[in-house]
Amino acid sequence: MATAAVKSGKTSGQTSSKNGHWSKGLLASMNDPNLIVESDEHIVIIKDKYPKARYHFLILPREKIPNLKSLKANQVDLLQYMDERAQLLGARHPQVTFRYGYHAIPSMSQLHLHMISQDFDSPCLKTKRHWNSFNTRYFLDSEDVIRCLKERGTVISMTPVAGEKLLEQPLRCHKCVYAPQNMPKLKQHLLKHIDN
DNA sequence: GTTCTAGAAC
DNA sequence: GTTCTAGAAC
Repeated sequence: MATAAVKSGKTSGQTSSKNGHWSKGLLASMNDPNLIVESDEHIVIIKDKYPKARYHFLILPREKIPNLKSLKANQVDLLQYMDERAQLLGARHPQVTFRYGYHAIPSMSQLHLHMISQDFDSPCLKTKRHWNSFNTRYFLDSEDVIRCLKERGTVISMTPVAGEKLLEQPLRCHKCVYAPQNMPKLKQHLLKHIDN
């Protein structure tokens, strides 16, 4: 029944029925030719399916690594390689400013390094949680994660409570003191920081 | 992670 | 009345 299917979110385009639970979606995207930007034996770089800025890519290791917490000291080299590949891709867009980093508590399985342009100009950027996930300490810079793993042999994890606190923080422009009341106001304001 | 939408906020 | 956010999704 079409109506029931729509309500329960299990229509054709959804990944849930064919590809398993949504939280495994990245593993499917790693094999989607439409999303793959480049790849080699160690990593795959894909376009984020719902980009939160004009440029938003994910660098994923081929090796199955669920999250930051599962990282071991001997995987520093892999993390460094992911960072290096990301920065090489970034260098192809010399006019664009990127940040490279990890979400402290990602929703989707398989470790993924975000590289996202700092315009944050995208229709997929909709919620406070979206914004705060890239613009509070919830976003862990790649270099800091690498340093932590190198120095301590493990990545210091954020508690879910601490994560939620950051995601619910009041909105605040990443380039100036503007503290908008809601997302539409922030999105309109962000355009002023873009010189195109 | 997104979609949908009820009801809060304006 | 319209805009906007936040919680359920079996």
